[in-house]
Amino acid sequence: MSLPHAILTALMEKPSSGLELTRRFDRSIGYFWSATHQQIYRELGRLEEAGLIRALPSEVPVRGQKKQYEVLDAGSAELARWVGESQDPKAIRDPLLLRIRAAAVVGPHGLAAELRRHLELHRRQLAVYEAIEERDFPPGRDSDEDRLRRLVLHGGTGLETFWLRWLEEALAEVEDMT
Amino acid sequence: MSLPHAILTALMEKPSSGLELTRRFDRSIGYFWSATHQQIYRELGRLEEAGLIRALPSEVPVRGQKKQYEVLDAGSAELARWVGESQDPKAIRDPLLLRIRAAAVVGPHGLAAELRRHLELHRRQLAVYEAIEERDFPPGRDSDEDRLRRLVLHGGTGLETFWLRWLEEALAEVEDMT
DNA sequence: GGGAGCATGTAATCAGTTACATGATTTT
DNA sequence: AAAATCATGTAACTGATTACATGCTCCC
Repeated sequence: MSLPHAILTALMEKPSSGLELTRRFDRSIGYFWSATHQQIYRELGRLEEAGLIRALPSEVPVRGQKKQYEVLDAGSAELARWVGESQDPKAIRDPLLLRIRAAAVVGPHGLAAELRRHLELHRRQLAVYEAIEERDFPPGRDSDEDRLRRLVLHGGTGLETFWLRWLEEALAEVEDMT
Repeated sequence: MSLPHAILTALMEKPSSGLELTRRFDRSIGYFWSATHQQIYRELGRLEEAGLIRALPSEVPVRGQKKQYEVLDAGSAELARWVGESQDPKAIRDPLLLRIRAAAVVGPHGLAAELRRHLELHRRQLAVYEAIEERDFPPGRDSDEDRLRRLVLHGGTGLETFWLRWLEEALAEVEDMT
């Protein structure tokens, strides 16, 4: 149940409408927890129902009109509770690793090209994270909030870096076979 | 659509019944693509329906009786096709990273303990992978199949190692705040 | 023959995805 | 006023998870 908490976090950072949230997910929180606008609208409805957020009353809540949401105290409390909750890490679930394993039984035909493609995609994603780091976290004194956000970003760069190294190794192995 | 291919791979490695597959998923393929027995039975039904696998006719197919499945040529061909298919890597989707981000807005209360717990879990998982490596891939001349399977395992150890390092960094940051 | 556990399966629910619908606003 | 696009939403479907049901085998 991470999506509601992702939305609460985004709304605490800045009250927003559904579409604004969708945009922000696309370029920020979504790097670690993606969501489509349909998911977001549905979840906003549930969160409002549950009394964790409310629509700002300023605007008329008609279809096609912007509706701004803000987090209520109950929502903020729920988020704080969730931060310290005990949740086991999810097991790895990666189709590419699975495909390598399949390649071990049916042969690695077509795999090298796919590995090269992934390599390029991960290079790009790493560049995206590094650009954000440079833009949002210039060297200097950080607040606690900034240190935590930088830590998240550093998780992203670390993961991409890992995949780059592993893909290079994998490509070398596969090219050596064919 | 990875589960059917995970099952095809497992069945090509060794024809099995539903429960045997479940067991093997728990200690081998499942490290990279987990599945419950309900998923597996349902998928076996679909794969048989689609003509990619068949139940070995030796046993009577009654409820409560073992039913062994084997992969047909169509299944093997489908698996080979899938290996070279173009599939974008999934975006990162990690609740822990999300929680750190939430901690930046509501405070890191309870987070340090959770990070320590995750550290311990990842240490254990890494130990599991290393034990498998030692048992199944002793140093020496490897066949192509072994090299590919070792590569998959190396993905697992690499990921766990990454998380260990990142968690240590995260813990140092969080402990420095409280 | 009664209970433990093995083996296969059904049903309900839920999160996520894809396709589509509709009202409002802006642009030409 | 027509077209584009912004903004919110509904509906249908798929994959994964949880809970439960049922038949078989083995062992005391």
